[in-house]
Amino acid sequence: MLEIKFLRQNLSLIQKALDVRGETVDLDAFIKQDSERRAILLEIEDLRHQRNSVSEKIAQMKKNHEDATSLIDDMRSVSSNIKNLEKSLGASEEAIETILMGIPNIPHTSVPIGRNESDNTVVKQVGATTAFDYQPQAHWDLGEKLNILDFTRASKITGARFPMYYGTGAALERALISFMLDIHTKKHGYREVLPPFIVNQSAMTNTGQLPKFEEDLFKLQNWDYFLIPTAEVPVTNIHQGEILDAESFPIKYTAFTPCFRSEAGSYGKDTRGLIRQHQFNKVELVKFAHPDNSYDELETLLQNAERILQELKLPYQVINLCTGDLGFSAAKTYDIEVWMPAQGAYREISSCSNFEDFQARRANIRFRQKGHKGTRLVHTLNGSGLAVGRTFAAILENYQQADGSVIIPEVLRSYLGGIERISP
RNA sequence: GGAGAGGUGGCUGAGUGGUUGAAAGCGGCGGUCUCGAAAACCGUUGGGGGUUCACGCCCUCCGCAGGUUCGAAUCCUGUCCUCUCCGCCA
Repeated sequence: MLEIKFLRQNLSLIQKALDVRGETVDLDAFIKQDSERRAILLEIEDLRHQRNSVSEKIAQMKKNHEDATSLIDDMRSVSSNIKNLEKSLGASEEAIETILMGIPNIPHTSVPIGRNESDNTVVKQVGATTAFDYQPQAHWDLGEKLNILDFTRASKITGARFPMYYGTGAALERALISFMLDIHTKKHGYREVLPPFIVNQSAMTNTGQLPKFEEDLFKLQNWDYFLIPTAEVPVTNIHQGEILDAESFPIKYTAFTPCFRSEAGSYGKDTRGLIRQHQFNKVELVKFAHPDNSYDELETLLQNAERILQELKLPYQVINLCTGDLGFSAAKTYDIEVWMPAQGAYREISSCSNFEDFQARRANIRFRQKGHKGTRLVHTLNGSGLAVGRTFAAILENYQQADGSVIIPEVLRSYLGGIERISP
């Protein structure tokens, strides 16, 4: 959410931001509602002031045992007047809230202008793409032949787009989670947190999933609760409503959680394998940062996520998302894409974003700084570090051998009892 | 699931219808003292909004949402959360 005052004073800037994002919002309706609201407010505050001062007078008169009935009668009508105006005010505020909630964040100046993903820019490529002297197999074929993945039976249990792992496959997924958490906690200084996987409506609203993207979520029946689509939601909400100390910045959390996404509108896309599932595991990185250096924090967050791929020796590239591809709440996003040999393409495995104060305003997360008056909104950032299922898939495809076996990356072996290879 | 207690400012904690935005203490900030620091003492210290060029003025906020009243932190209803006891349970 943007600040209402900022919106009022920077309409053309907001309009420009909407244009480069390819979004349309009725800003004229906002202007109209906003001036209407302020007119009502003026009237209400005047009446309230009157009520306050007369009430004080009534109190005095009662103390002196004087008759105040005529004043009380006057106030009766003032009060009912206020009550009516408050109704219109409420309606007006609601209308403004709705508009405000539908306005995306303003892209940072370093975000390339573009219409869609084809306008994203490649920041860098790391590692040569894996070479094969045969046509490399897709991870779903490898996984089923190795008897470590079973999408067929998973679909009996639930339905399409749910993964099931067996044996060394299940252990590999678990090893990846531990490995990622260990790197981030021990090498990068993040604090591990294991949050709830189900959250309420306000948590979802604070991080921006609601009200606009409810169709992407799984909602519990008879509860106002949702399955989390990412650990970003519960972890960012850890500090909702709090006033933090600037000395504590940056606050860094890492969390493993499963993630649940309805993937509405993606029917027919990535139907096979681990790339697009309704349920997947992810290790998330979340930072609360000082506004003055949140973009430096974004760079290190990105490096922290990249580190995992470097340790696993997987080739990848980093993308700067253009304005048209940027998520609703983000001001800037780097995607990390891992090389998938069977597809001959880089596929997203991490998304690292700075939300500036967009989420903090909704979640009311502020900080106080020594020597400064009042409070300011913090900047929130997060990134995948990494999507575990996609990392699993990338390992299978990049580490596959001609005989159908898969070598275990060295850094993972200690997590798997020293085994070096998964064979059929 | 049953019974009870409670939710007040950064924190602890007073306050049951009329200068209570809220006592007191702690913490924070500024100062006196000191070579410096500590202690002591003095002063100061919430958020949001409207309006104004500005000084300022005003409104609002005591978990949240309603209600009663001329007037509510204080009374009533609902709701959420926390705690205690009982029951059930991984």
